Amino acid sequence: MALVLTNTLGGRKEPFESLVPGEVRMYHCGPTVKEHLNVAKFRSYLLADLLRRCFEYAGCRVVQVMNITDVGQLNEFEEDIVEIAASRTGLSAVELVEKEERIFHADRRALHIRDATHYPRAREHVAEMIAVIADLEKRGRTYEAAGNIYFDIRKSPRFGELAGKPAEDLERLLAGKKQPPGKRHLLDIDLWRRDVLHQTHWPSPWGRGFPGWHVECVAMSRKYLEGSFDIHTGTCENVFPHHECEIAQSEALTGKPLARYWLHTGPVLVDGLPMTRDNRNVMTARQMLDAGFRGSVIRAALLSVHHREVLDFGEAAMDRARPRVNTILAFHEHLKEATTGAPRPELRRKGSPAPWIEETETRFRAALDDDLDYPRALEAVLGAIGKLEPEDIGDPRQALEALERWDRVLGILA
RNA sequence: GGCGGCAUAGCCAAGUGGUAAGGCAACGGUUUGCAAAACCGUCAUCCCCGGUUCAAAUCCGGGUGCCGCCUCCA
Repeated sequence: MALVLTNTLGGRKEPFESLVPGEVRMYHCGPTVKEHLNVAKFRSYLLADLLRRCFEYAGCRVVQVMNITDVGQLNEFEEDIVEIAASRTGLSAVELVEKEERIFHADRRALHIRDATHYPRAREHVAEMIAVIADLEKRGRTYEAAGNIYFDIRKSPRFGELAGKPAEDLERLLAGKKQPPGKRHLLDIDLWRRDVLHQTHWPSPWGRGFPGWHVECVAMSRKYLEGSFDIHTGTCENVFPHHECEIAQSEALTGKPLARYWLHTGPVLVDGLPMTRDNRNVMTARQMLDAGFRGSVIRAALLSVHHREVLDFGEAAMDRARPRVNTILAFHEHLKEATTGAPRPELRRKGSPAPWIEETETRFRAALDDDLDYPRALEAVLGAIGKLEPEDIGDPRQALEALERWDRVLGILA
């Protein structure tokens, strides 16, 4: 495997090499289960799934951790975002996150996203988060102000490296923003918020309250991946502040790089417009499934351009993806029919695969090795099927085997 | 303002130094009782200007346009 990946940290393509030979360990930013997840989020989960499938295709062992955020966070008005969402539905915060977590798993299975190794829930890891904060405190990286605990960003000189922005730039941009009383520096990170007014709070050495925005992923990757791993993924919107803050905290803890490679999915538009609440064009996977679109078609549409590029999603994207999926399904059906019943004697002996299979395999692997180019890999298979004359198929069992092997990465059949 | 991405026909799009895939649409034709379908055919000096090279959509520099991010999102 000669895989090359574009690393957001540095912005270049780099040859991939895992920390432990033959094993790849990854952390994926997962859903906040307060509402149905939009397709941009699913795009990043599909990137995680694609990585996993590619590594397994290459024979590597894979460990995947995807967090489930089910702890209330505060918005700029000091309101708990989970509680706000819950209040609109008449459910309690806990009932809401349990329901939405079930929906998340159902939807991701519909898109043929395989089960990660671990789906840690933030709510069940508050003790680990408190341990992280205590550790940071012991190392002199925190301070207290008005009862809250903050991470002191000035002791992290590399802050801003992932986003490619010097810390001074970030500061300047935030200059106008309202700050909680006592917070020393604009970029300082919330670690523990003392608060008993909201539905969810826990006891801690700093009083009852709840953990800050970014400490959750730090604690969970530390627990399941021992603080240093191969690949961290998310959407482009996670780069700053979330991933930047994760790096600062984790590296303050271990002195080692948190992840060697950072991969992010590009922005999603809907019919040419940014998918935002203001544009009223947010599309969720649930909506699409309810509207009768097949999961495999939604999957193909979300993977129809390279993961770093802008994706223009919408009906047109679905219309383009549908015939591609159908081509794969129809060819698969055709091969299954050709291989059922008594094996024909002339096919019993396995020779070397038909030339088209080897050619396609080569193009398929080259595409994936080149920064996980799923569209090109799919095109290699579709192009081969399209040009194939019946007499060139060769042993249909070998063709079936090849198609199902490619689909272990493509995920259209399963 | 800072940082990043993209630019190939009416639309979608392949292309990773060697005379520009494919699909949709359109147009012409064959077939057809009409229509549809099917089949055949037609349809691009690759955003602009410079540079490197025997050779550039492809590499380099500059420009233009569009898009994204910059504390609701984890």
